[in-house]
Amino acid sequence: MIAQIIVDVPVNRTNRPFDYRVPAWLTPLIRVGSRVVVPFGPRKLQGYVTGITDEGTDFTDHARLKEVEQVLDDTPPLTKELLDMSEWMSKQYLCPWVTAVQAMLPAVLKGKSEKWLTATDDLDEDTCGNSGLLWELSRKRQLPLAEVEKQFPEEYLLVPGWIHSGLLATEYQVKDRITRKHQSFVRCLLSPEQLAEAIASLPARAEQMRRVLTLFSQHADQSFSMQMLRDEWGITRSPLKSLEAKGWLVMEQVEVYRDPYANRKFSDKAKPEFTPLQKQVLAPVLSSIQSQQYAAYLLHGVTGSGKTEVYLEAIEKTLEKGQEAIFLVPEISLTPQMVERFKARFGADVAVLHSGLSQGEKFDEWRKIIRKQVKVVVGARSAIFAPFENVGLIVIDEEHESSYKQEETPRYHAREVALWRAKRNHAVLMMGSATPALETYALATRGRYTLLEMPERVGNRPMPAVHVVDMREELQAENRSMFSRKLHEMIADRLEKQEQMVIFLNRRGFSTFVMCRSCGYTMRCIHCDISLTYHKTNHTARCHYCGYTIAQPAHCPECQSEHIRFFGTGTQKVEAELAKLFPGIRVIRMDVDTTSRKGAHEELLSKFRKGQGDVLLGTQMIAKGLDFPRVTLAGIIAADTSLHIPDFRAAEKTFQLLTQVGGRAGRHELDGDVVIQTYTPEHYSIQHATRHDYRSFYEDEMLQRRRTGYPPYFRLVLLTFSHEDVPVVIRSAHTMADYLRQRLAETTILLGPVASPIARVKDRFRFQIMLKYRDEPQLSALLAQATAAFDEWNKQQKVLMTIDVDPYVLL
DNA sequence: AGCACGCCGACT
DNA sequence: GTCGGCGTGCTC
Repeated sequence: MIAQIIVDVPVNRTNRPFDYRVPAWLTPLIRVGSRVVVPFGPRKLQGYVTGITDEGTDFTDHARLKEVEQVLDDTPPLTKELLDMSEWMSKQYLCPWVTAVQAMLPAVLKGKSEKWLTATDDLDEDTCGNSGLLWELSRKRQLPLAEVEKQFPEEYLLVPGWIHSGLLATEYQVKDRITRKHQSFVRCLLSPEQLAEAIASLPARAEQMRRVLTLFSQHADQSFSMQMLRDEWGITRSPLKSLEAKGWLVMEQVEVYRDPYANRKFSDKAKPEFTPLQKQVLAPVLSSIQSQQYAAYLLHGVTGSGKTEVYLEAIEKTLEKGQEAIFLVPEISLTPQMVERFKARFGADVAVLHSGLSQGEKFDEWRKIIRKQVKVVVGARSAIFAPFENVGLIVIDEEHESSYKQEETPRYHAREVALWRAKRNHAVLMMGSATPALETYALATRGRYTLLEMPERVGNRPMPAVHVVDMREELQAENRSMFSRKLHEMIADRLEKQEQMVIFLNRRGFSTFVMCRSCGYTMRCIHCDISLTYHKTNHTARCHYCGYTIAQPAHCPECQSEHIRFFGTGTQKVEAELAKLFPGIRVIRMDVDTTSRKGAHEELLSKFRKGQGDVLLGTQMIAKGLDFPRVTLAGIIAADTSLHIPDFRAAEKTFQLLTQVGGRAGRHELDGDVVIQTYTPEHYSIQHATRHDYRSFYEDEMLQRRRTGYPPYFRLVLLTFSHEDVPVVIRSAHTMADYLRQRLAETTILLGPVASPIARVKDRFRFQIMLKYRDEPQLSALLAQATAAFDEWNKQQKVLMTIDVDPYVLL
């Protein structure tokens, strides 16, 4: 038996399966999708089985085949579907196959290959001499080489000699980081009759033992965790030990899942009546689910139209068919509120995956999925890789969110992966948003997705009234405050009525750079072409890209002025201003500073929910998903800061943000107002957001995209080159540009090479090429070919090239 | 990516 | 004469 295996060397040169012989003792265990350890050159590496054959492939130099050394799991972590999907991803996104595989699996499964130093049989007390290292090794028999270098730096140089003389040897070991959590449980070994007898036989003073046995007699055949016995019944270890000694019960270690939601009760909420609109959009979706045929829907529903209920119902019907469902949400809106809704509805059938979990917790949630102990997965981007085998429904909530795009290799978009998965499984894909991505809506209007519209809020709640304030007029009226008169007046009004508010600060442009007010000098990173960010906690200025950190200077390095200061996070400034204008106002500020601690996010929101704050003040993180009945005002301090960033999606992002923030207000009994402050009130994204008019925004923005040649009219590929020397990058980028120009279709536009907007990161200069194309069916193949050619002519130069298909960030 | 193999300068 | 610099090529 011969296995094809991809190894954990994520470079193009090794990006293909290698043949290995499977020793007889492993044949019962090894499967396509298995995680294995194999020798590779002089090393040992982790790999994944992509195929199993009797005779091998065209390589088949049987004499030179090495053997698979280990199969790491009893059941393969990769299903056939995931394996195929990873292969497709590696072609689609031009990434090494093994990188795509690793993106699908919990991080603890990624094995680390380490070189170890081991003692041979020749090493004994006599041969150790006065070497501390040899003594250590004669005791422990083996140590990681890196450890040896650290602990015995002066003896490290002698190691090759000892290897030569046969006292030591080196060996590779592949270790994953799987850990399992265990809990002590107590189980009774007696039958009910024996139990009664035992209780009667206990001495009168054996109070605790009697309580334990009584408990077991009341709950026959049940076992109790020690923790529970202690916490709820006040039973300590010693009576249990005595009972165990009598042979009446046993204490055992049972593996348990790490459950971040343990000890939480989820209330069952009654299913609400569906509105006519909800019924109308559900009908086709449920019928697709019934027929188990591929179908893709775009649910375009205004904020507060009750999309989540639609999703929940569709999921429930999928489960009733005996199929599984994946529910994707943007990282930021995977709030406790959302989780609670799912847990209340589907109980123990749900696994939750998000970045707040520890690696161990993620692994446990993943195991619930692969062991078929859950039917629904709720999670951020990577939850699309849930190892289900009978997926009937995939839902993507807030489908326009940019967090569905991964910004590292593999640079995939969860929406695209979901589409592949839905087709493969004959499943239903449902994307939902109040502000769909232009690409998605365009495909829906062309019939590629079925468009479902919910233009009204639940219970016929009116959309909030939107007031646009021209901040230039405020300035003319001598109002230099960051609050317009309108917003000021409305805040005062809400305070009086004891209603709540959400105040949103668009952080782009309000960054926290450090600038001298006297000479205008700004602090910049010495390795990267960007401004340093001020960090209040330890009074430092820090680079977001490379981590370069310096103490915040007291004087300007340029002009010695003392007036060098950071231009605040914004939120802090707004908070101070609010306190000044409205004495006694209770502000709950949510930004990077106040939410960095684990659980802080949740705490602040629940504080606000309980009414312990008048204002929820924050950045992007408060823009979506939140639903507080008493919020009747949403204020946006500076709507246009995101309008002027150099990004073809700037207008779209602004429209989405304004719509989402506005959607926080007046969702329940009380009517809501939205105040948008801006210096460009005439801009179409602000105008259409004001009228809650997605369709008009879509049409205007489509005209722009057509004019400028951006998606959805053109698709993009971004190639970025980086190197320490400018001439070297430039030459490299030009060679690639020439290579591509000769082979691309005439209608394809190649822009550049030009310096990247952030021209230097970590001391490497960056140049980029942008491809804009409409029809280029062989593009992936061409880019793969180009990458191979690039590797060939770039051998000694060490220029790095990254390819981003359908990029979101053009920096 | 690592790692070994191999071919030229500054040391015992 | 040898130690070690890092260019080159390979990994089933």
